[in-house]
Amino acid sequence: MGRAPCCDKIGLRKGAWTPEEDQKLLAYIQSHGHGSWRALPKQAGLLRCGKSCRLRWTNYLRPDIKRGRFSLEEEQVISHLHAILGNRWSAIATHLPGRTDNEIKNYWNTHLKKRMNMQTGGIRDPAMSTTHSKTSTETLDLVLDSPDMKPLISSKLSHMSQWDSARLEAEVRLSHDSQLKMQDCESLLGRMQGLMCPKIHNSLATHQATSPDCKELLSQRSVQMFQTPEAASSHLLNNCWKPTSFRSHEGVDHISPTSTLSSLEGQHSSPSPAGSEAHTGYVKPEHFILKLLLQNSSSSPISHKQGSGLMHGTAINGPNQSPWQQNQSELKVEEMKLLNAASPGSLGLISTEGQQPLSLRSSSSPQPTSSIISKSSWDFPSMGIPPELLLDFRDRTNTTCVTQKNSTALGTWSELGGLDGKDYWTNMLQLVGPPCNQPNATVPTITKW
DNA sequence: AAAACGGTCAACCGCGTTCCG
DNA sequence: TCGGAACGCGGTTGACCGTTT
Repeated sequence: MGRAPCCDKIGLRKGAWTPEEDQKLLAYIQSHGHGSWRALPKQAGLLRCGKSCRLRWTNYLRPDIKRGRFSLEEEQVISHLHAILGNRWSAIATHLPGRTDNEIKNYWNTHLKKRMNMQTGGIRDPAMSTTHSKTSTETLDLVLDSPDMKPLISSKLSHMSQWDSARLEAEVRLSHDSQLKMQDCESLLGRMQGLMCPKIHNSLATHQATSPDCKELLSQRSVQMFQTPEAASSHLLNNCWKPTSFRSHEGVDHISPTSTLSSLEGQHSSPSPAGSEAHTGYVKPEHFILKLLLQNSSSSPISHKQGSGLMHGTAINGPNQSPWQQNQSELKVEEMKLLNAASPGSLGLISTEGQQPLSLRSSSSPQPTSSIISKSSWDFPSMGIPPELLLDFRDRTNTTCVTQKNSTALGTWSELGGLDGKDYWTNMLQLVGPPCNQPNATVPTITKW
């Protein structure tokens, strides 16, 4: 667990770098490359630890570092990506050529975070309101004042932390910029939600949930047909999907650490949709979807470090989950419940009429070899969604997606300027997918649905 | 004039992950 | 397979500077 700081060695300098040190480091790397950072200081004649040299190089001396103020475009990228990725500064930095993670982190903490808090908290910065140039803040005002956005941000944020408010605002921005239509989001979310269900089932069953409510959920989930999302939501809320209804195998109630929906305010106790309206501002289906996609399109496991902002771990892991992952899966289940509780009716559900009850698969059992999804809408494999997840769905050709009846139909995908919205999602995945400095990396693509 | 305060940002610290012998 | 070294990341610190009181 950790180790002694490398700079504790006697005789090594700390603190600000002098021009002479910079020159030595620069000259050495330019002629030799950095190779091993640990060996570099000695070879370059520097009384610094390798770590300090690496930081100085990557954050300051590197020739491709971009200096100066962040542009509006860069601000927007940071805002968008932060809404999706959270404090994963290095990941964000890969999409801003010339900017370091440290620089972006500092900029967020000293500029953007503060600004967003002021906006979402209804407190206008006088300095901002007096400027006549169209700043990003003014642009944001237009977004926030638009008829489409007002319902989403309507004064229901008091329960959120400032941090979450900043996130909400970023998400509002993103959804506005994208012109993504709620109806389509919901339809899509319905698909993803349905995709998750088997694994939720598995997760619950794996941990032998003892709650009668959960047992009921397990018994009904695989056979019940919900005619309407309202009926489904009502059923879930009235029966099982309440924060206290799920306990881990340790007997501890779990609330997702990454969810911004607090279970402490009683909003989940009401089964009526009206009881959750206050949270529609936060539950942005497209972002939830995107977070799911992020989890599954990543070629490497998502960092387990705290504060990533993503929903950690994955509930749709393969069977070889570590205890930590299992715990995270439970948290994911909780997150799904909270989403449903917070926004009943807005989440579509996949009907399961005529399907066989779900069964658990162990790592040793042979994997079904059924064909791929015949009515494939998403190119799941290319997005890195594991085959074992798809298998749960492949047999279910009879699935239908029901969406929120009263959703606001504002248009169709074809009206969005992209083929079935493909461009939007492809762009988003490009943003959050392989970094731009890896030209050979494969970017997940989205096919029609 | 000077102390207090607040903002900025380079650098550090500690921890987790990856690499490699 | 294991353990140590190296690397990378995100949070935090502290020096510096401008503004306010």
